[in-house]
Amino acid sequence: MGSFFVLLLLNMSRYADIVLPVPLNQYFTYSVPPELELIIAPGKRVYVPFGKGRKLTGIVMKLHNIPPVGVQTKDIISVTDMDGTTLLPYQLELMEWISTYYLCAPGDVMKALLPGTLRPESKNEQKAYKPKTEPFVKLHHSISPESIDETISGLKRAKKQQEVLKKYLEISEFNAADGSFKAISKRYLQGKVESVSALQALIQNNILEEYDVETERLISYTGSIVEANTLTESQERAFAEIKESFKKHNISLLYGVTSSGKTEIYIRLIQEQIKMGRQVLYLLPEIALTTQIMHRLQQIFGNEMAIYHSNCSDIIRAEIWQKQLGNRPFSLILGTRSAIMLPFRNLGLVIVDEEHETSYKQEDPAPRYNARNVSIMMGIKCGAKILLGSATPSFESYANALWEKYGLVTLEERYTKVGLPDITIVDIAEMRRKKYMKGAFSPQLINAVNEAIERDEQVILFHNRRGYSSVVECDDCGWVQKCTHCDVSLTYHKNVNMAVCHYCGKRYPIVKNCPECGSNTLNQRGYGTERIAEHLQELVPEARIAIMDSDIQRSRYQEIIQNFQDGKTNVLIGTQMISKGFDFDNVSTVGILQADALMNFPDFRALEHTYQLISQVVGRAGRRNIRGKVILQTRQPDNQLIQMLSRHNYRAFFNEQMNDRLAFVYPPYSRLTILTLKGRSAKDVEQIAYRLCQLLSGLFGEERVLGPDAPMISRIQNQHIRNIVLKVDHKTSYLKSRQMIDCAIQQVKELLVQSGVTYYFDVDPL
DNA sequence: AGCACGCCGACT
DNA sequence: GTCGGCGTGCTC
Repeated sequence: MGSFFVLLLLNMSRYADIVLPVPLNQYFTYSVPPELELIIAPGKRVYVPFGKGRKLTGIVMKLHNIPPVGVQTKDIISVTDMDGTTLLPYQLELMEWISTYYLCAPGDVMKALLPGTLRPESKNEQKAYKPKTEPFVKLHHSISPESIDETISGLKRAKKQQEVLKKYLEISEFNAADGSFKAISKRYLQGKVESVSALQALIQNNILEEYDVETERLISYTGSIVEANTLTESQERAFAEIKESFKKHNISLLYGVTSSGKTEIYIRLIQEQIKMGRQVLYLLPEIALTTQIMHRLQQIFGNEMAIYHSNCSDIIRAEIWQKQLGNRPFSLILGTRSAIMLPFRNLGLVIVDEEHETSYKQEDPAPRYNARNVSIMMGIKCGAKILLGSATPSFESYANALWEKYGLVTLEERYTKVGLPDITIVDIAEMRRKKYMKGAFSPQLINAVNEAIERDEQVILFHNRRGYSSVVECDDCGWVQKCTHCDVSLTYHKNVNMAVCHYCGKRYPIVKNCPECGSNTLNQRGYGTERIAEHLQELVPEARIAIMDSDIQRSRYQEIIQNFQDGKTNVLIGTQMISKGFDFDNVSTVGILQADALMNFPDFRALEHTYQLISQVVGRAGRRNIRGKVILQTRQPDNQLIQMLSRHNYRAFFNEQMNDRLAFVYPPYSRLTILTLKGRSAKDVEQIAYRLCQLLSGLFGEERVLGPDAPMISRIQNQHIRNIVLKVDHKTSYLKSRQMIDCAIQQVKELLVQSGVTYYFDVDPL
């Protein structure tokens, strides 16, 4: 007995390492009071005192018996999760991995991980997540089942009430012998009876009583369920190849041209997983514009599926979270990047569709993670397979596939067998010289638009600049209006009659005269979507034009898409946005007004992104049974990218570009990490940045450290900013590089503290 | 990130 | 006299 007690005491953990929602790079060690020792466990939420008078909810990472050195521990106040944990063991590991790999505070990862309602940060005792309830009705507890006939006859003088009561007994399948009945919601009963007031009276008279039942807030799907399509021969082959490649690899890349029907293959893979009793996570970029895929999956998986995205309310998020932890979790979660944070007890497969998409990377608040990469880590931890899908894979993924780190499955045939669109390259410079250009339009493009409209087909025009025009430039002295904060030339927006900085959003009034030389010959240069729409209306009067870009309110997207779908409009002019996921059967013609604007972007990935973007846009042309026609306008018709694009030769383009990546040690031959320093004093920031560069050069090699550079906006709210870019050899492990970075930081720690300079990292920036 | 403590300007 | 500005320092 006594020895049992000693054993128990020895097994007890007196300390707990807790993650708290603060951006500090550490866990906090608290002591576990004896009364909590039996209920506390890793993954549970706990309520703790923090600092002076603050109380926070955190997550238990680890229990142990080692007192921390140099600090007095405080007691944990309470354990929030009485039974079960909020985070599964693999999620704790994943949280730790994210904070190590992405060089950010575990608390920041925790904030991204938990839906708001599961992590009350405020001082007042947490108002725990409360399930939604709905009123139900049953026979009042004072009435015994056998006396039911008396009760009915007692209502002789209240015919309406008697009727309602009889109706209730009927639909609840009330059994007078054993008192059993089916649960009936008040709302349902109200719909079945003639008199709602009589029902109310029955409740008043203690014949029926109301009681609350927990209901699901999640909107359940009530539409029809359909069978999955049978796969075409080439889809069937790809499907078999994916399964084959999963025997050798945990991760596979499905490289399938646009319209090859990747979704149908995913559907089959998901069905297989569900049959085996396993769960699937299907990630998509920005769900708002990919409702088509959503509806398709809903038709097949119905209520086995949940949709989880950044616009979901906290309540819905918490509800899905709880359901995932319960005993009937969803088989399929369709979600955007934040869905990787959800708990899965039995994950079998992760699908990352359009894996090259940049929206998988979270940029602004920490944690700056890439959901594609995190999902790989997560899949491995859960023993699940990972399938990346794209028509234009990211160089990182394609390289990994060629280097046999991933399996590779190729699907070259279009679902409809129509063949890829026919691309006509138009040299704008030449057309301009010959005076054939009408504004931003070549005669070839105008013809193509006219022909399409005559045949009652639709047109998509892609142009990557919103607004009306690049703002005024002085003809006499060359002065250009620029943003006073960002040194970026402004864009004129005709609809608001303002000059707008597309970098920071600041608006400026329009100037009449050049402030440099006083000349009034100010010229509007360049074209934005507004001006292109205006001009096209003049050139093709019968066109019914709609614009789709980020100036359009989010709430109007659906309407614009619907009008185009219905043929109320027949020309859609848009930016990046229109390249994403939606399919219109009647679009035969696509125009790209200026490929050069994208290609000249000052970024080493500019050409990769241009290729991806243009081939996505090209893929919008000719989907069902019309072979698409694409007019590609450029100043550099001989550029390799343009040539390979027109031949649909991604592989050749990739090979060509990889030479440059190798020569300049850019990804996939290295991993980039940007270190940003911020501080009040420009001199201190500069000095520390310079010192850090020296230290990092010593550790990583001089050729692998760039900077320090001042970014476009080098000062925000009186904070001076400097960036250092690290090109870490792709063969160096992330743990090793983290060690070296920590080592460099350690050596300037004192300087940082003294001068109040802060820093953060962006690992694998896009 | 919060929140407290702390030291200087215009207000009942 | 004080209410309140936000600089800076700390959080197991």
